[in-house]
Amino acid sequence: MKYWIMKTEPNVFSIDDLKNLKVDHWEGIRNYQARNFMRDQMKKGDGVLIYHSNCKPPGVVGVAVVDCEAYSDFTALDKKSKYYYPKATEEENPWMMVDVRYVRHLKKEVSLDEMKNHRTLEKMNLLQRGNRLSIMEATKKEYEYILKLGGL
DNA sequence: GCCAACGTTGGC
DNA sequence: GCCAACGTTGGC
Repeated sequence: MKYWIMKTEPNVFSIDDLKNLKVDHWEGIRNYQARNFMRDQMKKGDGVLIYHSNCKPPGVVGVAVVDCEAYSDFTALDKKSKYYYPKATEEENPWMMVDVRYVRHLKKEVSLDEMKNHRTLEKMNLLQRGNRLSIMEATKKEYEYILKLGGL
């Protein structure tokens, strides 16, 4: 079992939206590294930290689990979607997504600033310079530590 | 809104 | 297959 951090912009899709839907497909990933994580490594039941980016303050806001393994991201084929990818066809669509199931909000958000203040987290992928991947792996230790900081 | 740090594209 | 130009991300 692995642990992940998945970023989302709350004004586009927030943890509250996920809570309302209970389960949703994580569409629109258009980066090969992030896709490879989903395609090759994500398994049903993996732990997911939901991270809000591009907001004040950015940080981890809740917990989810991977609900199924990766399958074709149909939004790449949808001309009306903002994630439309002209090169994709039914037969050859490079993009994939997983389903993510809401678990719970943290009692208290763990902001990016706060994470930077804990030595336990200093090696976290999320905190490395220049890392803009929207999906990143976290260790069990980091995952549990963030839950603790978040009051769970 | 700025801009550093990437990732992608496309001409050659 | 190189690499310049361009686009995107996301903290600040």
